[in-house]
Amino acid sequence: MSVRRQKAIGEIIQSFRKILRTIDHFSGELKKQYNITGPQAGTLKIIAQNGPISLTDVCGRTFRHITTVGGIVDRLERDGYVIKERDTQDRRKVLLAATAKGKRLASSAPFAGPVRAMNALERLPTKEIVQIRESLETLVRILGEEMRDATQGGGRRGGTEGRPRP
Amino acid sequence: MSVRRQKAIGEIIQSFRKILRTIDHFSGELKKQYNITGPQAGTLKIIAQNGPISLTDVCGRTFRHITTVGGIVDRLERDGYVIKERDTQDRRKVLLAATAKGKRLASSAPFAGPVRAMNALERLPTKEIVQIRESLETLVRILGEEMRDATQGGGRRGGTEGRPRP
DNA sequence: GCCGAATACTAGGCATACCTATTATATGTA
DNA sequence: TACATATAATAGGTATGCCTAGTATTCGGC
Repeated sequence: MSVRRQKAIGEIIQSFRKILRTIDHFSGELKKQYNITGPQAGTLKIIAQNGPISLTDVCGRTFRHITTVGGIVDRLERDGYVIKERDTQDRRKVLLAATAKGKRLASSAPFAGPVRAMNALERLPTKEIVQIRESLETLVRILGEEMRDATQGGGRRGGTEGRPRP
Repeated sequence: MSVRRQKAIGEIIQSFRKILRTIDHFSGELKKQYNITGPQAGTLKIIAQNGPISLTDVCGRTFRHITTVGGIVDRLERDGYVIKERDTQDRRKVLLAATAKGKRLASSAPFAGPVRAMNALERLPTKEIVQIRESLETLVRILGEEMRDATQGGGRRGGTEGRPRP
């Protein structure tokens, strides 16, 4: 493996870290003006837009563990953006809904890191966007295989790939 | 903005999340066999390879905040992989060195998420690696601008861009 | 040498994130 | 119906990660 190649790969990994941190922890404007974090904003938006929705369903729309989403939702509830209510049909479920305050916040744009990221991506030509997406999908697949190969051996509760899927 | 375009961008962001999680929190083999996390493994390797090294210098090799690295190092010390010692030249500094146990662990490969990620990236043709790297660098730059535009207003202690640079 | 600025690190706090384990409820089957 | 299984959510624990503040030490200018 050439040094050039190795260096390029290292830089790719660093770029990933920087990009995700930037997207996820974008909180300047957001935190100052609304006192809400990026993940909270994204989660609130999902809840506001998808009416009464269960935690598992919210979880299915993010790539986070259900307990992580649970924590985010707890803080949204604590701050008065979301209310919880037991589902009368299936009493295991807790239905989440945005309060008036939450809806107001969810509809006030510009909002959330991913939106900012989209604005940034917007500036790239479509051809490059498609190229990046394809490359990343390849990476996701290959990384997934690599990790699975390395992690094999742990039953990991059932057949799911270790990630929550509703 | 076309729907196709929007969808592609959303998928890119999801890919970022998946990839970084996979890289950073790769811990199957690592955690089971060595009882050490990915970030700890990477940090230990830096310390083991770069002799007595200050926290700031370790920090400069990762893209993490200095307090984050401090925490990781504390746990490495707690678990007997690293020892701290005041620099006699500059008594503000704390020099970090790997213990025998730490060195043993640091040299035992295969090791750490980034290494795994490299293995995965290895499978891609060089042309594609270069392409991805260039695309990501563009993204990093554009995202940085976008965020800076949105976050302007906070003096943010001095002229550094809010990120620790040794 | 003295004093202010800069630097290296530490302390405490909070959010994110994931894991294991547990509880409550629903569902499928004997 | 009874019981095992599956599902939804919660509780508790730990690590990562960043921030603000504070302390100790060094450095630069006077």
